[in-house]
Amino acid sequence: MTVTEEPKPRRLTPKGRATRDRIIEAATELIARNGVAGTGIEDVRAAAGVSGSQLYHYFDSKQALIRAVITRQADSVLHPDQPRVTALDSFDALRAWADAAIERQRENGCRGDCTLGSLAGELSVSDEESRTDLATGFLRWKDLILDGLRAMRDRGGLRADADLDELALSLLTALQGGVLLSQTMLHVRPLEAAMNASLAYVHSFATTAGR
Amino acid sequence: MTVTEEPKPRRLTPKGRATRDRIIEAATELIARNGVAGTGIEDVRAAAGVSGSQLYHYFDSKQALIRAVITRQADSVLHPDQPRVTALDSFDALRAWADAAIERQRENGCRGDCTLGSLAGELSVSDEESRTDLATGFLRWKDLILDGLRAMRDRGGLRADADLDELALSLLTALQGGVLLSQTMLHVRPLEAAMNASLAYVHSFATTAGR
DNA sequence: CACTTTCTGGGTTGTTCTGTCCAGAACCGT
DNA sequence: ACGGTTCTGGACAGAACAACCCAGAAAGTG
Repeated sequence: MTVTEEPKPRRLTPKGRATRDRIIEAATELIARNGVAGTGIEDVRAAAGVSGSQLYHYFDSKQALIRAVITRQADSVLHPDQPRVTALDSFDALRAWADAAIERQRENGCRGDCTLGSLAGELSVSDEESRTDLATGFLRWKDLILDGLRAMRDRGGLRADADLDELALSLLTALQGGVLLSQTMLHVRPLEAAMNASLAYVHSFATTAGR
Repeated sequence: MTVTEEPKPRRLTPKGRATRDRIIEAATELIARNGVAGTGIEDVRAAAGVSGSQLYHYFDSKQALIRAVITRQADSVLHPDQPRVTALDSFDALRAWADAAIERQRENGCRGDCTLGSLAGELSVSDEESRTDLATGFLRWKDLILDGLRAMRDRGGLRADADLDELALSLLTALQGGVLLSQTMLHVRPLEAAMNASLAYVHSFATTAGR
């Protein structure tokens, strides 16, 4: 099952890379608002300001484009300009992370947040390859949270017998599920409730010294 | 925004109702496995064993069919043969409810559970009317949980100052988000972690007498 | 400055899928 | 039994959409 990664344009010129990025960006935007099924190649073409065969010059198929969007979203949590996720290693940091997510959701009226969770509902059943990509993204995300929790434990803030993997998963699930329900109910309360619950869960493993 | 409910066949004969139900059932099955976008009218037609114009005799459009599926799923939690949800009024009952969900997920290999959550990811962004139906379903579901929690509080098992609405929402979100991530990662741990977290959250509002 | 590779535009094809039409069979009330 | 309604079958139109092709411009490479 080891597939060659990107068999399309073997080498990209700077200009080419820029165009490719523009396409992915436009696709991400559209998918966030209309979903995968509701976003046609033609729509992406128009939004990206490219024409016709461009899309198939850079991507083998619509599916390949979607997968690129997924990968981009999964990676966006890691290295780039998201400083808040780099230090989820204290109760305050976790709380701030949750609040930021809630605030972001509130800002755009509980709509159009293109998290992996929104894509998962649409793709994980129908497209096996996309499902794998999404699972990888979730796993990476979870590991990031896990790193923070490990730091907390090593520092003595969390009990040694705490199942950190479970805690990290509960935080991730709360975020994804909360965003999903918030988008559907057009209210931030589901997200708030879910984050509060999992934060409390983490908190219940705090050492007396840790807080 | 008050839309007439079902403008299609004004009166249904017993036979007609049976056919209609069969179509909805087949559609539910297919959607659970292939998603909404991955399920065509033709597929439903074949699976239900009906032919051609039947579908449009009972439903105005594909969207109408989808909405019927949503409504059916939303109602299935309420009156029918699901006795376990009728009594979510103790810690043990909540635990059993969570375990049942986890077990069900494990049984079918984390696939094909047609919960509202799976539909939400696909529909809440693209189709406003379906989003409303889903939101109504979630709300009803939440109220059901809420009833149980109220009973617990009135019986003295939960503290009077507990925000029962928040607790109910956290349970619901944990279930939906957990199923979603479990389906994507093909593992029940996300669901387990999420349910454990929200159950612990509820538990943290228990009175000393209550347990 | 040749020469190759990459990039871009637009038109086109072929398929897939929703939704419609029409005619006949079964069913229901009276 | 009769007239009207509901149900069923299959064929068909029409749109939406992914994907392909060709030719030319631009840019990188020696």
